[in-house]
Amino acid sequence: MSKTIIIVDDHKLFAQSLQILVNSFEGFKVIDCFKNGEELVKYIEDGNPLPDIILLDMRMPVMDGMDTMAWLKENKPDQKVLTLTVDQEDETIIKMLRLGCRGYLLKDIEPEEFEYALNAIERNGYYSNQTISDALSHEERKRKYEELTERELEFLNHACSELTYKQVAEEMFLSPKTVDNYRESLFGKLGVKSRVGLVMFAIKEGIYKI
Amino acid sequence: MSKTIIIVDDHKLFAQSLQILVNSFEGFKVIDCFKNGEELVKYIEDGNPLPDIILLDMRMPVMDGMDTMAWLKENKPDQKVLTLTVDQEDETIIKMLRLGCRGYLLKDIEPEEFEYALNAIERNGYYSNQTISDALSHEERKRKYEELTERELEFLNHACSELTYKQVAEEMFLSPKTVDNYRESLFGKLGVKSRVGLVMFAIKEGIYKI
DNA sequence: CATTACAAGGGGATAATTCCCCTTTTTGGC
DNA sequence: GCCAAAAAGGGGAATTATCCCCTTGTAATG
Repeated sequence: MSKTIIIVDDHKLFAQSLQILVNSFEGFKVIDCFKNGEELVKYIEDGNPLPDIILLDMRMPVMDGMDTMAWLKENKPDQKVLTLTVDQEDETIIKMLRLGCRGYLLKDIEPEEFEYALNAIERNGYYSNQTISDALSHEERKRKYEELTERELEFLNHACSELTYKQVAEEMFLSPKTVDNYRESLFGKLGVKSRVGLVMFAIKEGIYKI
Repeated sequence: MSKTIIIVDDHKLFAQSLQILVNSFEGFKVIDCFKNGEELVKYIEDGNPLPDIILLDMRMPVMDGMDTMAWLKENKPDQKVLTLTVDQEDETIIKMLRLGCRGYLLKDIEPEEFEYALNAIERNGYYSNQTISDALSHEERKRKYEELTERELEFLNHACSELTYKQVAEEMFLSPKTVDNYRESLFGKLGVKSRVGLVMFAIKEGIYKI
């Protein structure tokens, strides 16, 4: 028995070619296509059968991907959804994952990868890739970053230089021992274990501008 | 006696408003405007008087800023030229400076800064700013970068991690002492004096990808 | 063959960094 | 005023990083 798929995307051309592609995969069959979230919601509220997987576009008129995902989380929390989109905003990816989406693919992906994703969601319940990992690690870093105090950020900037900690202490009008504490405290908060780790974090988060 | 200026720019609107602006500065007067380098060359070859400063645009049809500057270097090497352009390519800036241009300004500059530049060129013979310094330091780094051996680049990548040099040595199948030599050698070549300096260099030059 | 350049390795010393555990002072609510 | 949290400072020890000066093998080059 084939797994059932519903496509929600306002780009007709894309939706139709996607349907053909999915139907060409062994074990998957598209049972319906909708132009936006509203049509999908109406379909579900009318008591029609849920698909195994919903392929959801982000940018749609009327009810976009985010709104649709929020509605599904509220009303059909177990519904498996694979987001298929053009935009690669870390924030967006994170929000969709929080709303329970099972995977996030950019539309320029290879068909093979797409097929793998569908199978992964069926087998394991979710699909992950580099895009998602990057978004997650960036999110993680950002969370840590937001927990830092003014003085810690100042120290972090000084650490991104060839000054010794003793010299950094002079710059910050602190005792070298206090600077030691900032370092150790940040090692803990940021999950790094060397000055190079601090530098990398600061650059990745844009705390230190190159 | 006012210093004379010639404008070479194919954008009529810009050239004309620039002319009005320059004439409003005390001590400067625009004596001619040309649409491209060819017109300027013809003007000079006809034996017309050279201006104190030429304001030169880069993007022009027929004979662009670079060609014009090359011609001037060959035929009028003492002619003072201030490049006024929209594009901020390090390579372009460097080439223009090598061809003897006395200053390089982006067109979105404030009139005050522009007036300062004209005066600086008259007084000191040249004008420098952040755009130019950035281009020069990037050029400098790139030059250094190109002198590095394969093994040094490999080491540089490892240095951009939280590994100790001892661990780096293991990764590279070298003795810790050899790694010491790579470090010291690079400190000298790159003009840095700490591991953080190495990391910064590697990131700025794209040797280590974040 | 001699020369030069470079990769690889090393001895030994000093300075910087990392680590753990502790005290005092300041500060911001309640 | 009191309490908790954050900022600031510290002792002492182990590990790393930095520095300078030196040797050997090897490959390239004139």
